[in-house]
Amino acid sequence: MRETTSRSRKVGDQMVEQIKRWIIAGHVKPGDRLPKEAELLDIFGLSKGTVREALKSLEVQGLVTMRTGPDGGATIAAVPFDRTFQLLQNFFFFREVDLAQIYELRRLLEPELVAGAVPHITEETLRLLEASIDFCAPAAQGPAHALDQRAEDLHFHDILAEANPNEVLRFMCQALNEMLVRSVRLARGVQHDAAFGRANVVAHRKILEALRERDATRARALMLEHIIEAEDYVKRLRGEYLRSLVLESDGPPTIALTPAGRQKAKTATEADDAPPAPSGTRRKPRPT
Amino acid sequence: MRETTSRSRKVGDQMVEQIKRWIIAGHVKPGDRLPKEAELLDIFGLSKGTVREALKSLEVQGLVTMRTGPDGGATIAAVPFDRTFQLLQNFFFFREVDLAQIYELRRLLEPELVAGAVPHITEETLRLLEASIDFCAPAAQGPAHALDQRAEDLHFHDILAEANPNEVLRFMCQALNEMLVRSVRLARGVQHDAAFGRANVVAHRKILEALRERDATRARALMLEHIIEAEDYVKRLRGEYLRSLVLESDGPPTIALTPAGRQKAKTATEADDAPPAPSGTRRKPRPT
DNA sequence: CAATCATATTTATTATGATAATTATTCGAT
DNA sequence: ATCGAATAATTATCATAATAAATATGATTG
Repeated sequence: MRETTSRSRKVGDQMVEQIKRWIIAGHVKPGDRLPKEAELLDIFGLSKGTVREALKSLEVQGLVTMRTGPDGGATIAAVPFDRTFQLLQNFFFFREVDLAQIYELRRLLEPELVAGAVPHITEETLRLLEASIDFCAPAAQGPAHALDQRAEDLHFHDILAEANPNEVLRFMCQALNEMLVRSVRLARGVQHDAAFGRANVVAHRKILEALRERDATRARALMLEHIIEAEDYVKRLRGEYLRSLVLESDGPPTIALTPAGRQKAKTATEADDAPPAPSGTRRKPRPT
Repeated sequence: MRETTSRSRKVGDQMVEQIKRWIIAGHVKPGDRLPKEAELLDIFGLSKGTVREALKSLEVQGLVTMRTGPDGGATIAAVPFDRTFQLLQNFFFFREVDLAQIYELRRLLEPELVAGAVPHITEETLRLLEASIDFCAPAAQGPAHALDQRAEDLHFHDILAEANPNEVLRFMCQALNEMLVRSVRLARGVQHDAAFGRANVVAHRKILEALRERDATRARALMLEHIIEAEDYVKRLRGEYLRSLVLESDGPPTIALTPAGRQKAKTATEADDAPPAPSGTRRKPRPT
């Protein structure tokens, strides 16, 4: 009886697949808009809740963005990097990832990244790289500034990644950089070595020079040296895991839950833990 | 007035974040169960539809799995590889990725992957690798069998990845392999070179031998050679892009949509295209 | 007593309609 | 012409009920 569409048993998921097929077939491209909610109800013959769930799925996957208001609705989007990174971070959250592993990857990828970027370096790229170095060059004025400089150090590599035409390599390097940026943010209060910053500036300057001369081989060698040096610094500073899910808001938890009251969440200053019902225990049945 | 929780405007997303915080804080771990739907309504003070959307979001992200029936509900899950790969594939769909780019990455990563795996190779691993080679060794009996052998060639590398303790490297290599497997599947009908399969078997045998002797350096060198050789073969065979969103079902489209009828979708044998309302056009309003 | 089928119960999913919130557009006043 | 308020279009949320799925339980039968 239920065999008409045995594929994915949930109708909403089938709708998601169908829309994906539209995208694959080229019927809709980024920037195009899906029919509005009411029309989707008719087209798919599903209820509002189901359609809404399907749209939510597409939104979470980064394939559409939703807007309210007139002319609102679902717009097809090229999946943005941030969204993909978030989902990747979800994956790594449950696995043991440490800085050594990330640097092992960077050691393999970054040299090739810069070498492959050389033919595509523009004057604009060189300007951006120089600006990045300039930001990191002066001695840090306070710990917050030092952290900003560390983040900018990593941004230097992002700029390089942009210049490399290999989309996969680019994504991987940027993802690694983003992981490191977040580990820097999480490391507030950790003592940062001023010598580390200076070493980065020196290394980046050398790399920039090689880029100006369009010397891919030298750029690759310098980058390898740079990563190995940075790896050494970072390993000495701190070796802890970096484990976090990506939240939209980085700030402290804001919602204190009132487990039974059916009243709006309110701001909390001290604790966020509204631990869920311990699995296995039974709560008292609520009255009908 | 709406400033109590100005973070992410949508309350459903706030609920998702809150549950992520539970996970981060260690209040819930994979295998634990979330309170059932009715309880979540009370806990968060939200309506059913909103809670349902939030759970859908978590499900799409791979953080929970949903089950029906008594004792059903949402179970926290370690995000599985397949889910993450799907989302990664969404990202690359909108970007120009070709086989050359993937092989450039493999050339960098696979040698290190096998070298790093050497200390962790068990007898069981060796057995699995040998079985994989044995499957690919005999001459292919028909084109379907040849494709299966190509997929198994890649599985050889997956087995190696399993033995490497670097989770990030592992993920990247497996993702690359999975992309190639899919490109093989998409390439039905393409002429496959029997010599390619034989060369793979030879290379895999050599690598296996180095692994038995726990010779990381030789394994690395052999792998590099192997990837370069494979890259050559593949480049000559076909250079097309591999572009596809990952669908739950790989089969042909099954749902023909009845745009206005508000009747259940039914199986279609010929065509899937129910192109969405061209953006901008107006459909006739449906009767209330 | 064991196995099997029917039935009840719990939960998930779908369905429908109403209300609130959000935003582009339009119109009016300065 | 510019700014701002009213308006209209559309999604977001809420509420409730009906339907379907899954499992445990108990009756029935060999």
